Amino acid sequence: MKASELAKRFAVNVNTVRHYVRSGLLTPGKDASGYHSFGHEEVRRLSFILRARALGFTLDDIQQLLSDATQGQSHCPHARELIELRLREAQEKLINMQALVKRMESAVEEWKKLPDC
Amino acid sequence: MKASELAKRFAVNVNTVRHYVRSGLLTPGKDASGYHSFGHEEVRRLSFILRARALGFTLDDIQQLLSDATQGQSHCPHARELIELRLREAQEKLINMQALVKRMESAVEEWKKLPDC
DNA sequence: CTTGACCTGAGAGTTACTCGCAGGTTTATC
DNA sequence: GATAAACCTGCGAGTAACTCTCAGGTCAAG
Repeated sequence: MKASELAKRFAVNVNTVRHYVRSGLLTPGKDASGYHSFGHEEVRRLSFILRARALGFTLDDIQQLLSDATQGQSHCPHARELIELRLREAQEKLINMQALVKRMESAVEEWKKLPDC
Repeated sequence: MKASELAKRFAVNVNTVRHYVRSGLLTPGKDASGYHSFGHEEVRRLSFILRARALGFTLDDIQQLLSDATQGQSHCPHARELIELRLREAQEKLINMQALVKRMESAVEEWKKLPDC
């Protein structure tokens, strides 16, 4: 399976796949002509990466979780720590975003009241 | 007024001030020994920059607003367009963040139910 | 006159892609 | 078999808004 096929299968940009290869998150083999060859294992890895990303893990986090897993250790305790950390960060960000949107909405409302500034 | 004094006055990192100088948002003069010299005008500009930033404008936006203003045009119509655009973007981001935080909270809850993975 | 605390511009690092490039490969058409 | 279109590759650079580090210059205190 080539990079573009894998990308299509998961509906991601082919450059994203290549990015993961470059970063070492995916490690496909090569065929005779130098093209990447993604097998069953790589498909599972990409699936994991995308699910982890959707949970708010960074690519660095995901790299760690993957290497924990390939070293035979359970990645659950580590994953718990990480997601609790990322959750706190995301909650904080969310609060800031909410405040920002409120400020922006007020500003837009204020401007609407003025006839022409 | 030197860069560090300006930074302290507005409680921002001195590197942020330098970043704004480098990007052309602030244009301080220089004293005899080559140090930046921020006057009243620059203080007002930084004040504007920080308020605009707190409203969700990008530095590029702010650069445009500032150059509109120095060209004598009212920046209000432009500012209205921009903030309505940024508001829509921020609302979308907020919705995504809310969904992400929910997913993360569910994941943490799920993990808590498991005794040891 | 030396030490330490500043200042400067320039360059690199951060995140997670995304795009563009030059050069090699495969496939379809004539 | 030649050629063109459509792929593929690694690599470098660009994105936003800082933040940090560096070498080299400046200044006040002891």
